[in-house]
Amino acid sequence: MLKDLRINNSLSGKKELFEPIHAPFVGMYVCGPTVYSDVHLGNVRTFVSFDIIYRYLLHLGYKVRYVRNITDVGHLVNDADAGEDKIAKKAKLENIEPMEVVQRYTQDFHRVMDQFNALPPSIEPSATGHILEQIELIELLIEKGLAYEVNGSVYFDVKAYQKDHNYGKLSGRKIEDLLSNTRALDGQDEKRESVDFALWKSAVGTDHIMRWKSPWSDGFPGWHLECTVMGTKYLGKTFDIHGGGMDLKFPHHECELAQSVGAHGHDPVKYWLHTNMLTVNGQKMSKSLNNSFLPHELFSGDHELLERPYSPMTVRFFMLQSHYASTLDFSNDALLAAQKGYRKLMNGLKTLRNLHVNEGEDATPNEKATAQINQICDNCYRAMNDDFNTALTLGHLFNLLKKINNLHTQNLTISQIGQEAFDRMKHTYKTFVLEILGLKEESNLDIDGLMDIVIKEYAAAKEAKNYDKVDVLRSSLKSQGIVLKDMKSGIDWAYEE
RNA sequence: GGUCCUGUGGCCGAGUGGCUAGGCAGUGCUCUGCAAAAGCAUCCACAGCGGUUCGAAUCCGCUCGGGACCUCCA
Repeated sequence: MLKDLRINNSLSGKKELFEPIHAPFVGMYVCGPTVYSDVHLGNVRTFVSFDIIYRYLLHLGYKVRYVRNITDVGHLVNDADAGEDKIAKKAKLENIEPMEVVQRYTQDFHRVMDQFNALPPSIEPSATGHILEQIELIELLIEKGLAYEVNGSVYFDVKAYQKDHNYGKLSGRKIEDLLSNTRALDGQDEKRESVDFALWKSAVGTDHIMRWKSPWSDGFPGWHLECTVMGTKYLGKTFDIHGGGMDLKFPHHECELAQSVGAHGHDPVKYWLHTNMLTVNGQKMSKSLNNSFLPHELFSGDHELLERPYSPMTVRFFMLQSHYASTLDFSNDALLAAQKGYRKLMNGLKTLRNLHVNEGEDATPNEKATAQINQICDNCYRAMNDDFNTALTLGHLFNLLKKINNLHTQNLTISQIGQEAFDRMKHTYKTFVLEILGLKEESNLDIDGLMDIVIKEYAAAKEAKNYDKVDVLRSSLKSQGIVLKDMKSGIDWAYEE
């Protein structure tokens, strides 16, 4: 019963029972970042959301293959034929190689994900590593009459696809609206219809550095192609979960879907998941709106909208307090509240470590008390099983924490709830906080500051010739791997060598 | 303009036909040398107007407000 996971499938718009295609294996593909600049907090929210989903699936015992790509080519600045590749543009701007751009921001992305305690994916493929596969897919699509070549570029023929399939079924769009809703963009002459999208872009006659040989021209692949190709390569022609931010639903995921269906004749994905946006004053956080926060700005507090710094785990907790499919509004007050809540939860772990059965406590467990504990533990699973509702899960964990604190203050005793329920409570709390929600204890202790206090005590004891105390301090510190050094210039400390 | 989402207490945010969400803040009390932490109690709510129902924050309609996508975005 506790394993009845239900997830909201964007394709059907309904909450569906999660049944993997080949249990216990689960294939999950998440659209990763385009590495042309720093990831901002909104980007982070999506990856943290999928980190929770990944962690929970693992916790349920599934063998998950989590693929998250790195987009390092093909993502155009806009949809026009003359649209520049984002990576190439940045490289030109900074006068470095495109691959230097890619390397720099990929490394930065990994560092940030690590700071937020997100588990690395099982496979992290890059678009440039799969040019051959992308060319093969384009050839297949041309063969099937779903793509056409113009001047060395190849476009997906949405109208031709529409004859047998339904373009727009994921994003809820009608093809007629898309066809009539044409926007005048420069240099779209090559495409037969504005809804058609690039599979291959010719770089002939341009100074594009990122180019590969193909049957059509020296050029580079279109953005939507990489996900189709890499998803298929590592997870198969049908896999369980495909996720990404809400803003990728159209056109990116719609195009991906069309490419897969066009090439293989059937849907590639059983459950589509979309995470919602992080907002600032009610508006979507995005690079183009200039309202985004970079992780390091948050950690340092160095941003005009920030009153003070916030730690990675505070921010993670803040994100967990909302559901992944809801927008989440960023504010100082909310972050401050999150910091306190987060620390309270962490203090619970500490309290829990020190809870033990008292000697001579052997009263019979109170049925009601035991049932309450079990109820709360069940609730944690129930909440996560309901489309990964982390906000509700946190609520239940705080209820559990209240019980833990009651034990701590002896308003409640372990014997009253019974050893079994106590063990379950302990295990549930730790597992949910650390493993499933992926929170960790952050030590912001300043060891130099602490040692100053100790050294003052030490100096005072020496002054008073209280050598017993001096010896105790020395040996206690030594057991922590720290040695004190009495020098003419004063007392110093060092790690034991 | 089209499509869709959304409006919950001082703040943030779950819930979704009947049962205390939770966190932060506030108030009172217990504990305490003073604090802090913790506990106990308490205050503050479902945008507005209609409708369905024994019962609606939850379903339906309208009005008003906010947002997303339709162009690059997680």
